[in-house]
Amino acid sequence: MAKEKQVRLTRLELEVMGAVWALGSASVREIQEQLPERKRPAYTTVQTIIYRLEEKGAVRRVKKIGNAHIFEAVVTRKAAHNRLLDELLHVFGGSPRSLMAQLVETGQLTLQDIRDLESTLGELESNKSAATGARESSGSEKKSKRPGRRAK
Amino acid sequence: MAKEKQVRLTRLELEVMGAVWALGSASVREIQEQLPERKRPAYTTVQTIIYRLEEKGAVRRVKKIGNAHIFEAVVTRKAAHNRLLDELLHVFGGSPRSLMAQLVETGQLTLQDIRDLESTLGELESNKSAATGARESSGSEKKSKRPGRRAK
DNA sequence: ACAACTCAACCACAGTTGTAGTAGATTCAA
DNA sequence: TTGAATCTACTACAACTGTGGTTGAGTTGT
Repeated sequence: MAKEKQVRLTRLELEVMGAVWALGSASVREIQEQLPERKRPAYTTVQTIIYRLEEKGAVRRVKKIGNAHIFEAVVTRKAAHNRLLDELLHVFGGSPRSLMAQLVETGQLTLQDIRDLESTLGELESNKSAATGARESSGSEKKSKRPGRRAK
Repeated sequence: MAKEKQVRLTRLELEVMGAVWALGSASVREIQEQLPERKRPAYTTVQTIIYRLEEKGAVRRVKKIGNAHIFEAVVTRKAAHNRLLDELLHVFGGSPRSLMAQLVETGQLTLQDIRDLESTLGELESNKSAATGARESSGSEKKSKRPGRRAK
């Protein structure tokens, strides 16, 4: 899986992709309105970004409603995030630990967070070894996030 | 303390700053040679970057040896890293946990890493409370940690 | 004292990013 | 059918980035 072409997204492009990911598929107008008003660019600005994203292969036109094109993401949020994370890791000397350490130092990650993460991870580990035959298909993207915690 | 002016560094600038941080203080030539040869820009390219970094206030000239200026970092590595981390966090919806989760999912952070971190953090925590007057809350102390300044 | 070097200062330039205006095609409400 | 709304497809453009050349001043070995 994943033959994704590693596009590099700029800040604004990421902002727009965020809207696209949130909406699933939408017109330029909808995307623009999805952006936080505080930093909402002009309609044509969003349009330009969408075009560039299309050229980069990050989104594509899926259909047309009225005279408006409807776009949807090609690059998944996860893939994009991963790309960013890798780049950041490179800056951090490739060590995820120093990155974590910094999060902790600045109080953005608490001991509690880490403990939660650890137990969740523990479960995953055991699930993996125990249930390597119970696959629930469909969602190619949203890995089973265990009910109770996440929402959309 | 800390009147640091939050400079935004580009990829190349970060690369150069990396060399400066590693060297402590150095001439353009030394900085250039510190860069990994695989992606080592021309001398003048590094010089240009250093000049730009100087304008941004990220480095400064501290003295002159021969006819060469010696530069040193004004912005600390930690400050720069922090800035990047904050930006990444914003993209991740402000949640350090989803960031961690992604690190784990991609196998870049192992259960072992987390355990190590946890114990290290545990020590720090107890040290801190021991020093401030011993206030250990067994469960989840979700103290509102606004970006206020902490001593260290 | 000089030639050979090394640097500092500038300058140049194309590609990227953020931001948006314009003109003409479509669609919609009366 | 028409004028108002919307959209698309272009075009524009300045600031930022990456990259490196040129020139002339300063330094050095011999």
